[in-house]
Amino acid sequence: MSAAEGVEVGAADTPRYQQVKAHVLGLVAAGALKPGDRVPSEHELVAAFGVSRMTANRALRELTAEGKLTRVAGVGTFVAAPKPRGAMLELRPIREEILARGGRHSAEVLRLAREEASGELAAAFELPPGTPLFRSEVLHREDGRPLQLEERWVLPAVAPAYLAQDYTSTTPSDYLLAVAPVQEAEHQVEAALPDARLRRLLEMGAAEPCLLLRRRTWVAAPAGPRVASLARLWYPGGRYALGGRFRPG
Amino acid sequence: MSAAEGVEVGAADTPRYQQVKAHVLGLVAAGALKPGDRVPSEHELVAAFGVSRMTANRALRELTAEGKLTRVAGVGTFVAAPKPRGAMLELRPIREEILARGGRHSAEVLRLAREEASGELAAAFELPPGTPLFRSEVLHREDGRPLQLEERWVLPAVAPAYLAQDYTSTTPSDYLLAVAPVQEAEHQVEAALPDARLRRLLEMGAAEPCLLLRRRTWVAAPAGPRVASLARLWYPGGRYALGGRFRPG
DNA sequence: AAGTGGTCTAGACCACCGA
DNA sequence: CGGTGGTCTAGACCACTTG
Repeated sequence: MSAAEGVEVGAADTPRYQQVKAHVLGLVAAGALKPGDRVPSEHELVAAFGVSRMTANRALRELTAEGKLTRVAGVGTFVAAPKPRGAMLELRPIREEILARGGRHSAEVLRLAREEASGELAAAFELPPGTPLFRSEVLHREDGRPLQLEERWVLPAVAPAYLAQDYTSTTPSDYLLAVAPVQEAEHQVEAALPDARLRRLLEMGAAEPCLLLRRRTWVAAPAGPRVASLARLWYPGGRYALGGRFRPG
Repeated sequence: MSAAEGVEVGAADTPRYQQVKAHVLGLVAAGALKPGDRVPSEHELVAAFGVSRMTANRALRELTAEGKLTRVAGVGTFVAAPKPRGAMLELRPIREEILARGGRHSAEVLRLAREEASGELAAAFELPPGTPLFRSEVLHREDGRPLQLEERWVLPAVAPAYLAQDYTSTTPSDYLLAVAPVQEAEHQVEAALPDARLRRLLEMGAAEPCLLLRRRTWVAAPAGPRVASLARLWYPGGRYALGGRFRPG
């Protein structure tokens, strides 16, 4: 029956549609099929594996949903062209990142207050100047060494109890994520020179630059998405690099 | 039959499984179901919509694959909890980015040669020192102003004709993407001070820091993934910020 | 025991494409 | 016309959880 028997890894109890998926992926990985090539039709897979057409269809449909194949009704199924996506950088929350590499995270709350949005801040929040905002300033340390100064402004409506939290045991990010699911986020990374206070807080050398990550997040609201929080995350440039690995396809 | 008739938008010829998906999503969007709540079982959807179980199953299975539901065999299907993913930063190729904002891209090839991998470089490529590599150095300008210095090393095996390309009309990234699909990529962003030559090339001010993006990419190979290219992308810190927007969920 | 999801079948009808 | 994918059905067997 199965033209592929003896080639596939012993199936045992893996679902048939998974076996079919693995077979097709194998053809591509082995170089037998290149982008643009036609892959076996549902009918051919039915004959080769002794499965029903629904099963072959599910295999090819899922591979298509995963972006690995493209299908054209009436024509056939083809190996998808690798997409030239923009590369992605994944940013992990500071606390999680420190703990992941076995470090000890500690935080010092430098400020926790209400303030009125002034010009630039109000513009970033898309609100009229003078609107009250919560503001926090927390210094994060890894094994005692300063690693990030987190300046943050939060819209009171989305986290009314923001100022009442203990940010030495949780982080502002974690708290916000818990109370208000983020709908959208905007990031910006730049290099900047620290002022005297920042250099002292981060225990930086004289001519050392900072990495500055700005972040705005939006939450859902009746009248459309609304800026919920704005953060400026300062890192010592010589001691830190934002990193990430990304697997295309 | 359909308990939902008159509530759903006129179906006409939209597939039944799509109608079922839309119905369930509608329950969540309308607030009738919250994260953790149980959604109608396949059996209930069969009764309500007059579809076969396979169709109801497909609807719920796809919503689960999309991360909107979670299923537990023997128990039920539930509205998924919003996941606290790490934030992502999407990086666009420099040329594409410039063109996207209506700028004019130009490039100057400063170096295009073969060289032998020395210690640090060899380590990054996971190859013995002395292995020959291709090296390019290209200065990218937006409307005549330097925006990025691209230093790049390439494994000759993955792009034998690398040195023969004209990088004023295409970019090294574009060429590499075309000849060797990237399997994996690693990024690192840091802030650094430029040396005299770099400051001159990027036309930077005296105490201005640089944003440095390091990137390594892997391609598939018979003996497993192998480092194909290493790049160091230098940006003037005062004039540039890596940016990105990210939509969770 | 009853309900759930996980999988599978052997048919079926349709629209579309290409020779 | 035959081949392709897109969809759908009415059953089925199974493993699992819950009462």
